Amino acid sequence: MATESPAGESSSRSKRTDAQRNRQTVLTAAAEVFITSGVDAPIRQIAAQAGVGMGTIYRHFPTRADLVTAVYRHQIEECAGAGPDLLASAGSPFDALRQWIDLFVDFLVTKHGLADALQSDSDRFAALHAYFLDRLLPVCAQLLDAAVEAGDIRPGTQPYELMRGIGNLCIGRDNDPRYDPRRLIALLLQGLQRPQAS
Amino acid sequence: MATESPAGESSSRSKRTDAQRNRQTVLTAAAEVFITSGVDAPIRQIAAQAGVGMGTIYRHFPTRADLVTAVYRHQIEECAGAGPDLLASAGSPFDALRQWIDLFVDFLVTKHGLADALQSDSDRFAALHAYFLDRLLPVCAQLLDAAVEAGDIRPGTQPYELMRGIGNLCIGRDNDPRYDPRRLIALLLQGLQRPQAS
DNA sequence: TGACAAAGCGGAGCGCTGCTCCGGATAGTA
DNA sequence: TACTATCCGGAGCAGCGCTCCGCTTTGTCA
Repeated sequence: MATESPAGESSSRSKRTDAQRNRQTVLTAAAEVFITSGVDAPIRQIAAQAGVGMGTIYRHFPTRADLVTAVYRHQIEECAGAGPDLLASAGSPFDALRQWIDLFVDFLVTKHGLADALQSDSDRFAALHAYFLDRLLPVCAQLLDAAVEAGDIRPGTQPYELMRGIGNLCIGRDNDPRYDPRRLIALLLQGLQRPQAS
Repeated sequence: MATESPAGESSSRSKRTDAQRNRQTVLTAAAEVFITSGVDAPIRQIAAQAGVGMGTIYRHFPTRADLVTAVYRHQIEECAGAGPDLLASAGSPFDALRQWIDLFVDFLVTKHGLADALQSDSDRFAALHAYFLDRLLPVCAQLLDAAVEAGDIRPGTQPYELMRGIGNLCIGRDNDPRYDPRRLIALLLQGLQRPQAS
């Protein structure tokens, strides 16, 4: 099911040069279309934007999740990499966790429809879901463990549940002044903290 | 845009008897199909189950939201009605809020795909969203106000944000042992409570 | 009872999707 | 230059939402 590399980036090596070029063209076009039409944009539209046929897109990215993953790969990796850094630089493990979640939320909120896709009822995005989990779950777990270790938060919270909850809270139309997922997530973190006057 | 009654139930009066019968047939069929295939089930499938044409469904329920609303109307009303009752019977306003949210979550979780639909990116379900807000937002606001009044929770939380957050947390595949929205909602409520040793 | 609007019904049909598949073009090599 | 493995394009199929109009049924009135 999976190529040798999670997002199939290495598949761009040892291919014909026109194929490599097309792959990049599709990635660029997809990134542009995702901004305006969301990650659910019709494949035909992405193909038109790239000036290639649909077959070309499906050949390079068999599932939609593969395409989305490839487009956002760098940012997901950045987010994963930021975890340990924050743990070292922040004032406390809890602060690191909070800041890392901020990064994660910023990433999700600025990608139109990405959070929706992650929890989509259909399994069209199963591979995307899997990639997020592979890369980010260990980071979240590490931050969570450190915060528990430091006594900042109560133990028992599962990283998967927390991440999925945060992702879920980011679902929905953007720019609704009545709804800011950050406020609810702050509340959630508050609930995670130990009662301060134990 | 709207009929005289929010979900158009009164439209079953003063119509031809065969039309009334068909309306009921469609409602019953839709309820059955929703259980197995979710609220996103193809209209053709509901029509087949009811043994009517698609035109009949669209005539009685112009949008999908109208159909979903009509199917779940009684349960939504029950949930709305439970608010004041709980406020009178529960030990504290905060307990009432908690129990009411439990009811709301139970309702959402047992309807396959309903929570997804409520926050759907497309506006196919706009009327459903509106109906939920019309009926449940005032109830939630009342419970929230009472809890603030009693000093159980900190002020400042907007009912809309809370309800939508809870709805969002209920999104996703059911029966995943790794994810129980109730645990996160409990955490959220914990964060809502005043620091007990003020 | 019989006739006749009015109301209701069914599903063919259109437009839009995702995805496949194969004839034709192209790149790299001998 | 000739040749083949590789890649490309988009026609085509299936599934969906939704509309539209010829046909059927109902209720009424003479």
